[in-house]
Amino acid sequence: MSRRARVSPNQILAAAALEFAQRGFAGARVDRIARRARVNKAMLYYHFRSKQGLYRTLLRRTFTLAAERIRTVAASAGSPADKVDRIIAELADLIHEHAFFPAIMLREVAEGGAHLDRETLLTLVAVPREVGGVVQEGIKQGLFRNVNPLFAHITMLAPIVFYLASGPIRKELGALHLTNLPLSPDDFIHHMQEVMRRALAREARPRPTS
Amino acid sequence: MSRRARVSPNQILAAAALEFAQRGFAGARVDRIARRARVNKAMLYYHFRSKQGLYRTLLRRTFTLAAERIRTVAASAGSPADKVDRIIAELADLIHEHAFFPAIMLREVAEGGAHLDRETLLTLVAVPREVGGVVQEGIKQGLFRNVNPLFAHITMLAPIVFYLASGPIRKELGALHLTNLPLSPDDFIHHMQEVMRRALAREARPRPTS
DNA sequence: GTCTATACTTCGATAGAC
DNA sequence: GTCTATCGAAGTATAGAC
Repeated sequence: MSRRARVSPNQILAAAALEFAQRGFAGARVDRIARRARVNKAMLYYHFRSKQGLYRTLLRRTFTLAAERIRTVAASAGSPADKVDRIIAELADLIHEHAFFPAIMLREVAEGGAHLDRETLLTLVAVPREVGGVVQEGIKQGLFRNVNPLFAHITMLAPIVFYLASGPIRKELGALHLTNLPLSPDDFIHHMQEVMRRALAREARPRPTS
Repeated sequence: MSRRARVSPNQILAAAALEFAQRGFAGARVDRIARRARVNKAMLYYHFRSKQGLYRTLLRRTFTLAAERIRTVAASAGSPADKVDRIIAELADLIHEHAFFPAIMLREVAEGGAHLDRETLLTLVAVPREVGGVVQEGIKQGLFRNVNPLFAHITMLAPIVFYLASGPIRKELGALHLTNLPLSPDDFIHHMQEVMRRALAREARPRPTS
């Protein structure tokens, strides 16, 4: 009765995420993706037209998911400061659920978006747009200082991506006794929440009354 | 009289920096590096043993240079807050002089240090060590809050690298009318100096006297 | 040290049977 | 939809003359 389950494109995408994150577009091997997904290579080409087609599909999904989750926070109730806090936590959750996120993002930035078509770029900009919206909301309400929204976005996103992507290299350094013990990702997230509270606050240091 | 100048390995390294930054280790083509350096491909293999040998030589040079420049600032006179300011400016200068820095760093983090041998890793950790030292100095003197030095280092380094590496992709987004005009790198550096002052300050927001 | 020509390998992609 | 076998391009590396 139970026939073998149909091969789902999702299996392939999951395997591709690992491979592309670990090796980048050029370093990724289609054979390895097929093997990890337990699919025949021809099957992979049947579902996605090419290596590039597979890559773009993966990135579109990834960015779309991230943008949706951030949008949900941005559109929710609460003060702008509160939303920034929750956006940071949401990013951490996203990365926790999809460990391949940070490496893919770092690579795409380094690559200058070489493999991205217009549609994929569109899904990509949705994230900074959402975050920027929250920052502007805070400025308008007089709660944040007049900071550039894109700057604020990069200030919060980059360290999180960087720290969580650098887990492997920190682990290797630890193994060679070149550095201290790694700290928990949670600690870093709390750190970034504190940093952003301070970075955005209207007045960080009350001016002396002279 | 004037015979053709001897091919210097430096020409090759400069070309390799561009190629590796743009395409990553796997995506880089030895032919292209040779052509950009105006050297024969065999010449390249004569000076460096292999593609990997060339890559490692480049990274060692890069990290060593960065660590030396940061060390100079860290060892200079001045308050810790002042040094943090100048380290940020120094990083910006380094990147301005060597545009390939950010992409290479992002890629190595994403790669998990896959192409790095022990010696190269040693030169790599020198940078966080120097920055961490300055932060600890500030904490000891009661000028900074008790922040984790590695966290502080990543908080300042990641956005700079990220912003300066994302120039091409922001430019592309601008061309597609998907985003606003790009801002000057200088503005971003000033932004990060302000952010780090706030992030490290002993007391950012005076507690209400209840 | 420098160059040309080429050996050898890997990999993306497809043809064609079922 | 699924699989096996294989083609053809691209790429690292080297042999060997100068």
